[in-house]
Amino acid sequence: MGRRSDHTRDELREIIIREGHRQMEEAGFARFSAREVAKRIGYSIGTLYNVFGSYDHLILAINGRTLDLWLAYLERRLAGVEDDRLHVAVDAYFQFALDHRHAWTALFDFRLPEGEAPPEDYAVKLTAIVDAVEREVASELPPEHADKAPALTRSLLATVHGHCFFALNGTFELLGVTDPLGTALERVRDALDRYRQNRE
Amino acid sequence: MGRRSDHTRDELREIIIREGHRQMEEAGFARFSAREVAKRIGYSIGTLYNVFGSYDHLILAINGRTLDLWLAYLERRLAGVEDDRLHVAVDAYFQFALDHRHAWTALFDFRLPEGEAPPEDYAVKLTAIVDAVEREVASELPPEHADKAPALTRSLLATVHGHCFFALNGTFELLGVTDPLGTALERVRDALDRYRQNRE
DNA sequence: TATTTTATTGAACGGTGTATAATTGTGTGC
DNA sequence: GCACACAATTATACACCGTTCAATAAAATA
Repeated sequence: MGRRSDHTRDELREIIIREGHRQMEEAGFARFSAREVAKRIGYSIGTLYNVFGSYDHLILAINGRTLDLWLAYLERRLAGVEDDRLHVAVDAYFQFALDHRHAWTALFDFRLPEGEAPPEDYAVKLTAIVDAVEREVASELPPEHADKAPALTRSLLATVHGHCFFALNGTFELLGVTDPLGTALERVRDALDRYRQNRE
Repeated sequence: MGRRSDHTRDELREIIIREGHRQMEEAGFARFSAREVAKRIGYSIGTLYNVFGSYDHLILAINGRTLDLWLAYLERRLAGVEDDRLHVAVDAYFQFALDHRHAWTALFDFRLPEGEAPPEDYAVKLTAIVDAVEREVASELPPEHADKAPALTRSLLATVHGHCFFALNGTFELLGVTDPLGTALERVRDALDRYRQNRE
C-alpha cells in the first residue's frame, strides 16, 4: 500500500505517542513493545521506524509526553493556591508518580547510549518542571539568599525524588517506612531552615 | 551429556554469579544477556535455568552480589575512621556507585513482577547496609533523640540516593549541578541540625 | 553388571528491535 | 487522460532474547 492521506505526518506522530503512552502506563517499561503499539493503531512496525527512526527515539517521545503531563499537573495543583505552595508542589510530585506509576518510572528506567545527550526538546520539558519548582523555592527563601534558589531547587528535587523512588519501588516498604511523603517534607523543611535561620 | 562432577551445584552457582556480575558491570542491565553468560562459562543456557529457575532469579542473585560488595566496601572505608564517619559513609555511597556504575544502576533498574516480594536473603543483604549506616547516624544524634535514628537513616539514604542517581543518569549535568556529593552532604547536615538544635 | 538417578544439553517456540526491498496510492507534468 | 515520479506503507528477513522440555549421557546405586 502507498500513501494513505488519512493522516499527516504530525497527526500520525501524535497517534503513535498517545497509544505508546497508554501502553507504557499499562505495561511498564520492561514490557513495553513498539510492535504492540503498531498493532493497536493498525499500522505496521515499519511505519513506527519511519516516523521515529529508532526504539530509543520513540521512548524519548513517550517520556516527553509524560513530562508534559507532569508539568501540567503541577501547574493545575498550584493554580490559585496561596499558602504552602512548596508543600503542594512536593505533594504533586508524589501524587503524579503514584497516579502514573509506570510512565513515571519509565522516565528513569530508560537511559540513552553512553555519551549521547537527550534531544533539546526533552531537555526543555525537564527544565520547565524544574523552573516551576524553583519559583516556589525562591519565594520561600529570604531575599538575601535568593541566589541560592537554583542550586537548592535541584537538590530538593533529588531529595524528594529519592523518597518517591524508594516509596514506589518497594524499598521503603521493605525497610518499614510508613510515610514517605511526610518524611520528604521534613527534609525539605530542614533544608529551608538552613537559610531561614541565617546559619553558615 | 550427563552429570559432570567438575563442580558441585554451589560451585556452579558461584561461577554463574561471578560471570553474571562481570557481564552486568560491562554491559549494564539493558544489554545483559543470560545466554551470553552461559556461553562465556561454557555451559548451555538450559543449565542456567536449572540452577536459577528464571531470568529474574538470576538477576536477583547478581544484584545480591552487588549488595555484598557494597557493604564490604562501606565497612572497608569506615574501618579505623574516627571523625566524620557519616561523611565517609555518604562519600562511600557515591564512590561505590561511580566505581560500579552498571551493577549499581541494575539494583534499581530491575523490578520484580507486581506484588512479588524479594527473597529473604536479598532483604537481609539490604538491611545489613541500612544497619551499618544507621549506626553512624545514631552516633551523630544527641542521646535524647536516639529513637529517631532508624527513620532518619532511611530518609537520609533516600536523600543521598536521589542525589547519586541524578548524578549518574545525567540529570544533574543537564541541570548544571556541579557538585552532587557536596550538595548531598549539605542536606544530611541540615537534617541532623534539626535534632542537634532541639527544634520541634 | 544392570538399573536408577541426576546433571546437562540443544532444539523449538514465540517474542523482541532493526533493516530494507518491494509495493501501492497519490500528485504532477505532459 | 495518461504516464511517470514520489512518498508512504508494508512484509519479510535477520539476529537476538527468555523459556520450556524431551532426549541424553555420565555417575551412583543395587
